[in-house]
Amino acid sequence: MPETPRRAVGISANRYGNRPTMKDVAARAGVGLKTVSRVVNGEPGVTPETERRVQEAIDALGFRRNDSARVLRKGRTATVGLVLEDLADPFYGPLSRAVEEVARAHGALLINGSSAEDPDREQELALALCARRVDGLVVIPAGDDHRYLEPEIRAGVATVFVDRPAGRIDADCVLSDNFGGAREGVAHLVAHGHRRIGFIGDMPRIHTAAERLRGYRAAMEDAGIAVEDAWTSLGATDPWRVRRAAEQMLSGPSPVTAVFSGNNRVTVTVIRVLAEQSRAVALVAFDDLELADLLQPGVTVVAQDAAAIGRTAADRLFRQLGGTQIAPERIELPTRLITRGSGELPPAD
Amino acid sequence: MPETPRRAVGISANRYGNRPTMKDVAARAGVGLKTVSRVVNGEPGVTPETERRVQEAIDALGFRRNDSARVLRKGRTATVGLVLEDLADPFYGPLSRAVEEVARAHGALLINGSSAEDPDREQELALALCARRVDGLVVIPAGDDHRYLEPEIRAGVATVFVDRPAGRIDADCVLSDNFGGAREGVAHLVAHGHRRIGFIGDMPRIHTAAERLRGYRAAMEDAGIAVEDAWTSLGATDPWRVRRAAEQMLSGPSPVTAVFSGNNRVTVTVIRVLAEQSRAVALVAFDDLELADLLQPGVTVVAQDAAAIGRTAADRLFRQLGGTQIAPERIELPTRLITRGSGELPPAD
DNA sequence: CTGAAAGCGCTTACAG
DNA sequence: CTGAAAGCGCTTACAG
Repeated sequence: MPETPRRAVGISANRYGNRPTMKDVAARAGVGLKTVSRVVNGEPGVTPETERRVQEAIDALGFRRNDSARVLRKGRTATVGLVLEDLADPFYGPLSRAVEEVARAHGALLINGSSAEDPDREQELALALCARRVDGLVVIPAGDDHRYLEPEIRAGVATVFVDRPAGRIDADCVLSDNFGGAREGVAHLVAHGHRRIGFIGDMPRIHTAAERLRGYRAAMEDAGIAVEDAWTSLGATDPWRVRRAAEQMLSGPSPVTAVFSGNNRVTVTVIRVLAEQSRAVALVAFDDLELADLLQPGVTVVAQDAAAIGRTAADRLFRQLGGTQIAPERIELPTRLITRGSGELPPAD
Repeated sequence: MPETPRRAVGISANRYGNRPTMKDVAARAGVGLKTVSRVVNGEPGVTPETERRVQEAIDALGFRRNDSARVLRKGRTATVGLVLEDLADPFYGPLSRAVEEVARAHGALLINGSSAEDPDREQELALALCARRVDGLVVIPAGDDHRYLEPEIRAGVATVFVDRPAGRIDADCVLSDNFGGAREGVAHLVAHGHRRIGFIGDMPRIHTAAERLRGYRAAMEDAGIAVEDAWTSLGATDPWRVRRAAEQMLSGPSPVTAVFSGNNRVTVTVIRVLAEQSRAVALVAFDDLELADLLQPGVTVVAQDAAAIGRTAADRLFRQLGGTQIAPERIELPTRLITRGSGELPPAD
């Protein structure tokens, strides 16, 4: 009776689809394991002849070093995690790309995850990344309590929060000047003669939404205008909710003559509603949009630089990983008012 | 003389910033390693009392399982890689998010990388992902030779190509019907009376660009129109190049009366150029744009469903990982013509 | 119900 | 210049 074959000859059986290992390469080249390791990692101290034999075995077997074993010994994974809200949102694409580029410059890869604005999912994702021992974590918070990350940070996971500050822990964060940007945008409308100005924003528990609302209120107060309740609306950014909010403040006995839109998703719907109005309504929008200058009128915006935010956060992350102890810092990046027409329309009445 | 302390008491020194391991938990709980493993993984066969003691030790030490060690034994990383062109491009955000969602449903995380349309960088990235032993790889090709992935695929890395087919290897791919979509779009212009129709596309070595040009030519031939050299322009999608191409075909003795734009980046510039023209020029554009319906006229587009493409590719990837042997397949997803005005303008002359 | 031993594929620290 | 042994933090396959 023939023996049952247990494994392919010369290749140790394993779960990576029968991949050759350094051991297989060593056996084939007739050298020790460490010599293979030296060749694979380009370490000195190998004769050209030995190196040639090892390289030949590597090529013949199609060997590729298993970095996940390497990582286990070395302790650093050269991987950073990015927890954001939704990769499909045009704001996060450039941000993510910027983080990726900085990571790449440091030889690291980027694991992306979307929280879908759900605090539980944010936590689940962030901790899953920590379990994979990412070296660092860039988090765009969905929740407002990040104490769950304390043990991880203490254990050495570099962490930077972006777009919104961390909740209940002291950590680096990189933000846009949401308050200042909104204040400037609303002041711009005031300067063009508006007094009844509406504000449509995201859910109030989101830091950026709250800050922008605060900027709106500050600008109104600066102008000595008492804000009526009907002028502000915060909530989900789905088209239905935003449309309803916009239509309400544009109707009634004393409708608003201008709208400040709190973010890019809100803006898209607001523009649609304004296009349906019989009279011209001024608009200044937080976040820039592609094609914003081609609409009629062009959309005046308070622009954030998503790439700069991502770059700044990633730089900060790798500085933490660089080993120098640095105290947590709050870095605020300026916004930029871009006038294109919609924010310079005079009041219709 | 006091002894030099070598390590913190009770915690084994290691490179993960002194993280507790299962061994530490076992020691503290006074149980064996395997019992800790059972509790951590929710395996049965542990008395409630033992479980409590272990859990207490876990909490006290702030233990979190090192998945990267786990992976080394189990053989699957529950990680998939996505190599795309540029995460900042609005086409890839939704695509990436869709891949992420499918991965998440299978308990896997997603590592993203941008090739920046550079074949060398694509290869470097894809192989780096393989070295980390991703279970599967979704690749949007930048290069046209993917034989470098053959050993990886043979070793069991599930692979699906997206948006463009693999070069020189037989592998799954998920594409839009670029040929059919472009042909339909151009036929639409012909149906509205145009005969001198320009085509501005991406670099000819990119599969989608070539296919869309082929669709353009087919539609023109269907209509019995001989295409003049001056009507087609392929190349980089930077604004300067596209502007120049558009202006050239719109000038001279017999300018085009309609333009077919080959992708979203081209379209952005073409719209700007057309807006500057004194006469109306018809436009049909490949790829939808966020505010396309709000421009005047609205932009008629041949839309791809980026999310559906990503979802289809990821489904296919996990089917490969499911173990059933399936022959490589080429899946082509239909495009959708959305008429909004710009494609229905009659010829200006 | 519980745990000691071996091993995943590498690197580290040594010794020759 | 080269390699055997130990170990990274887990899981697997057993044995009690």
